Amino acid sequence: MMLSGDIPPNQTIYIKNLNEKIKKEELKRSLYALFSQYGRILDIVALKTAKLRGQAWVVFSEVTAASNAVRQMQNFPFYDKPMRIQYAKTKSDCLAKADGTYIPRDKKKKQEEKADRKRRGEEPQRSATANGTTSDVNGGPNASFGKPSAQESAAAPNNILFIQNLPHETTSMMLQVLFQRYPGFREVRMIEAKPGIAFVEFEDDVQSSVAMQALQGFKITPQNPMAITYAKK
DNA sequence: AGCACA
Repeated sequence: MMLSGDIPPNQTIYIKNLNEKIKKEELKRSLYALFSQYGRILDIVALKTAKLRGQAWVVFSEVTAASNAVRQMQNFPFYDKPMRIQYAKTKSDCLAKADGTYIPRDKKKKQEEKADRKRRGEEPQRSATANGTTSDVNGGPNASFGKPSAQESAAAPNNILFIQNLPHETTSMMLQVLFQRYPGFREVRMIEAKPGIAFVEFEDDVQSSVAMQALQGFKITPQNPMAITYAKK
């Protein structure tokens, strides 16, 4: 059964019904945070033009990651709007570039690359671009553990988690998006005067522990593995 | 609703 609107599986997912008020950079960061749990993200494309606002493309390194994302994040409430997710209709440029199959489209006519005449053995030159992958590296589903810095793991379990090493631009919405999938999630609290940290509350300390294990070391950006400990009582 | 690659 092909519920995804009859579009065949693709490494790239197409998301629509996104909140158009969110600035492009924040949107990309949040999408990255949200979707990197399904696998390695190679690129995210979002434009704010009249035609393209409210939509985004997330390029995964594996089709299976895209499939899981399409299924599991379907209708996920994101900035107060349910995401509508499909497979992308075409192959992303960043993948074609990695392939060596990338053919630059001419700026004039946007849509005349249907003509794939087999004119002799005219292969695209797989030269410089073949290695031009910009694969940002996140850890994937169970990312590398960046162990908490100074004070260690020996804090008593608590239903409240203490998150450190967040990028300063992190918003509580971004964290909510990450943590709310874990049972018992209550709320995220951030302190304006203290960027880079947050508190995330669960109903009990078993549930908070599950979330901590799952998201320990999670990278919102490649430079920012989350350091999660129990909050002090 | 809207499928791009600034």
